[in-house]
Amino acid sequence: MTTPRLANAELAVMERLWKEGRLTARQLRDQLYADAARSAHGTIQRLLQRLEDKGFVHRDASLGTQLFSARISREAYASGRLEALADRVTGGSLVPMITQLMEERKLEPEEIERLREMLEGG
Amino acid sequence: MTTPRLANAELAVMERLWKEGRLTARQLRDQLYADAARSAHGTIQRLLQRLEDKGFVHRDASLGTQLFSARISREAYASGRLEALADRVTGGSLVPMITQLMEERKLEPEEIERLREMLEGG
DNA sequence: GCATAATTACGACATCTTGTCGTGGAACGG
DNA sequence: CCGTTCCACGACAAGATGTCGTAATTATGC
Repeated sequence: MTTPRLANAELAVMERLWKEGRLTARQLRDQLYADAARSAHGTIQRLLQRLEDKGFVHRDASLGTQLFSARISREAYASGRLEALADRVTGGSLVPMITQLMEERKLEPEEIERLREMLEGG
Repeated sequence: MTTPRLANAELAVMERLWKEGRLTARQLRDQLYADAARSAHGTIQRLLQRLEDKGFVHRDASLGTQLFSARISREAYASGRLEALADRVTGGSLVPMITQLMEERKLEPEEIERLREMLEGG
């Protein structure tokens, strides 16, 4: 249920899938390991397998070459991790975190405005 | 500058320090490893040292036995991690995460209300 | 003061995760 | 068929984490 954390290389793969939609392992390799030796291929394959195990990636094997796509949106991942953070540290509430950011003036006025609008609308 | 992540055992120590204020290594051992063998002592010492290295804990050695206290509040830690999450995943913005939580109805009405009040006040 | 007990520093490990690679075999194109 | 591409999966190094043991330092009771 809880959204697992994505490691760096895993996140890099997800970034590609979020931007491009569906890609083959070969395309991912070309984008993420453009200069590397050809054995970076196994790396991509490994990463994709682990991402599939964690439920982040969908594998379409109906064609000859498999097509990979994100099973979870960037926003769903981000909010899932935010939930996990809140559960772990602040008893599930966002209020203490946002309060702190306000006090430290870490929030842009525009960001505050957008948050306010959203909370009004919802 | 970025707030490092706290591992489980480290967080458990910080929880104690946040609740109790200042504690000796012995007190931490008694609370966290009540039943364990006495060698859990080195574990606490190790954890405290790593926490000090990361800047989470202050060590007061002016007395005979050292007193440990949190150098960072729970809220500062939580918001630091939230910032790190936003930077890593949503380009630094909270909006996509909160939007998603709203859409999934993961926010209690009371939580929404408190957030709204805070954003108005700030 | 001294012996005993507590406390501290720190090296050593086992385990897990992450990122990488290689191999062996399956699928495909001609 | 035969070469090329692709896939599954075992292996491994490096780093983080949690634990423990030991040796040295410090307090404490007499």
